[in-house]
Amino acid sequence: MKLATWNVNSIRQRAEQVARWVKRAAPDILLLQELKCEAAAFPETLFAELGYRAEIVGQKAYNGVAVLSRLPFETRARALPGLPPHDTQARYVEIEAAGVVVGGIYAPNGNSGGDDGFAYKLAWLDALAVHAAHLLAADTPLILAGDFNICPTDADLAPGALAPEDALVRPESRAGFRRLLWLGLTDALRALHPTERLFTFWDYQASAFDADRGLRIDHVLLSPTLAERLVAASVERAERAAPHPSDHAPVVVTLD
DNA sequence: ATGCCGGGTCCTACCCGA
Repeated sequence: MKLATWNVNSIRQRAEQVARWVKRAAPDILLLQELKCEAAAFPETLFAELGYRAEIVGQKAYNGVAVLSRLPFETRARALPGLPPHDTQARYVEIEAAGVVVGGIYAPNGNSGGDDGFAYKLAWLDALAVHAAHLLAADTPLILAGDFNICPTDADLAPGALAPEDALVRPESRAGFRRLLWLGLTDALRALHPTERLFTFWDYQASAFDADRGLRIDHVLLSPTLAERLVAASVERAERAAPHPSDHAPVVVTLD
């Protein structure tokens, strides 16, 4: 199984690039984040023509996640279980394909909205950990992948790229990420590239990409039996170098 | 340390991203 995740920063702006990449890379499953549109505006037929069925959790202007799969799948959830019902932010979609539960993640950034905004980020991560714990307790083969908006360690950002009080590196955010690892999930990129300088996001400003001043905030987490099958994990930097790119590059994982 | 970039929308000044 080849699985990829990509924060596209507007699927309407990125449709042609994503379709070209899908054609070339041929992932079995592609998780998308920051669609920035409602489901009706998602370019569904473009991907149907390439053999992919979509599950779209859209939202006007902000957020928005989707799964594209060329494997048959069933949808299990269109919101993160455990969040209050009045929370309508489109940040989670969960499917089951080939016996594997796949959760597509767009975790809150946590820098806007002051204390409430950061508290929302932590509450969201807490709900994610509780949900993951339930699935893992039942030995469910599980992949949680997407934009977690967390640099797990100081090795996961260019020196000085963020202030110490930034929500992406705050100790509470990093503890939220470690909690997922303590549940038994494996960070696929770091498992195969323990010391490499690896980023998945580069700011549009100040030539951040050319200077390789990036962040590693997009992650693929694998449950134990799937981690045993991990054979490759990479960042598709060429997509960040393309004309009019997203500020994120795809992360791709291959399981035997 | 930042909103210089780039997306969105109440169409245009402002919000949000990381």
